[in-house]
Amino acid sequence: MGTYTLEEAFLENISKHRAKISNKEKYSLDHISLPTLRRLPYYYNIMITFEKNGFKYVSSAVIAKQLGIDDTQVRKDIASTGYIGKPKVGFNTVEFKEHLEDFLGLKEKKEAVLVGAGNLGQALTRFPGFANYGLNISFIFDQDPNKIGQKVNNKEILPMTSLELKVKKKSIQYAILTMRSDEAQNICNKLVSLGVKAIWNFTDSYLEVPDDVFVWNENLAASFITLSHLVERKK
Amino acid sequence: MGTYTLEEAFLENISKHRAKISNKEKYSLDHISLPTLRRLPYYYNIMITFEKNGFKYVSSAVIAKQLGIDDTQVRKDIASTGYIGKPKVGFNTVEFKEHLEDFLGLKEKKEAVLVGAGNLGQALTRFPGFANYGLNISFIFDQDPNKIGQKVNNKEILPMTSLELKVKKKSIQYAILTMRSDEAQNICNKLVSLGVKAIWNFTDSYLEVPDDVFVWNENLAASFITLSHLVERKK
DNA sequence: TAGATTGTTAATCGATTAACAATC
DNA sequence: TAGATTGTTAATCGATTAACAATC
Repeated sequence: MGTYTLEEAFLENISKHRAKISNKEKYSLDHISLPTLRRLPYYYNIMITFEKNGFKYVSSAVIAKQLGIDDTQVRKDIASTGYIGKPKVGFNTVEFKEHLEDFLGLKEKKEAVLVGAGNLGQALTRFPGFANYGLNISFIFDQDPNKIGQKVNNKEILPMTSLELKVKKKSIQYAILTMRSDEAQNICNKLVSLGVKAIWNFTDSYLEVPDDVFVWNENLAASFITLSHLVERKK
Repeated sequence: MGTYTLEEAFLENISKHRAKISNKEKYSLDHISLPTLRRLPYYYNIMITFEKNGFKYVSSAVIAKQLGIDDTQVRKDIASTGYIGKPKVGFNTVEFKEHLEDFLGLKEKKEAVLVGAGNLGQALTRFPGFANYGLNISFIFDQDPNKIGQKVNNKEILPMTSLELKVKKKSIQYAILTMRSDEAQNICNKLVSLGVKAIWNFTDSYLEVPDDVFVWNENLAASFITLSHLVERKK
């Protein structure tokens, strides 16, 4: 009994409504499944590649072979975005590409703040691919006084004290967390209180957020563990 | 084969595990799944946290609440690693932590090469968390002559021409790809021919590999697209 | 013991794959 | 048209959740 109540008390202090590991529950309102959604960027890349190589149409069988999945899966995925192919011909590369840009919102600008200007944070700030998908890291924050004022990709590293002003002023919805794990929940709370709706979490901390906020966990160490386990056990 | 090489791997994992724990319940490792495997690192973190805070046992209900999943799920996951809890008490934090270290191979050293010493590659090379899980990035390669000889985290950036020698000499099994996407398949082929068995792919290229090679796709742009789509659609 | 918690079978839910009709 | 390919329903597979017996 003692152990149980202590555990519960401890838990209450650090967590109430944890984000789901799979993120599944949050997405259940959408008619598109998470596995499908995660495949869509790959379809997008394939359309670009085939278009570049002069193909006007691509069949579900060809896409399926590229990705090592079933061709029925491909047709269902595409149908779930609302795009319609041409029987006997396939899917129009340019049309479907543009449809995906629209469906995924790739052409809409997304302003984000990044907290934690360490190695990973700086690398993400400089990552060239994000701009293609509308992501703009507008402000970078760090709590280390020695870093304040330094520039990363032409953006000045700001002190945490200016977080509130910047996020509110620009009504920023996206935050990228690359700071130390033990500070993650506090910063997350602050960001949520300022109106942030999406947290891309690179720390290995589990974050408590309200139901209307999304957390996407990008736990690199956990990914490596999964990969290495598979390899080691196969030997 | 790409992502699906991971799933296919389970079939072979099963026989390996079965031999190791054949004296235990049949139920244990026959049903280990990718979703379960991906949750295990989180259980590991929770065990560490609770141990640090003086708890000798944790119940599946507490773990489940932490992660926002069902407590039956937790018990099934734990059973699938072969660890056995104590009815009426819970799971021993230290024991289960050590069991996971063993099961996941966290204490085994894994030597890796990293190809592409750009911002992301350098950040990963300096990432402090990996060492905790046995990952050591032994060599860094880049094809830019201006980068050759520079040091990242005390490791010299080597030319691509020395890839063969280094990988073969140390029988390196792991490769981390952070170079430009359009070179990824070529480098991948080269690495596979040199004996690499695991590819941690940070490019947005979809890689074809033989059945005995694992590819783990860490496509950050695709992850962001997924996240942003969910946020935009929820508005 | 009584009661809390694990371990396990059964039921449900959801994603993938198979089959085939619809289409041009 | 004939044949290729899409769109969609049905079947299968697998993961999650519910229920409850086993345990200490």
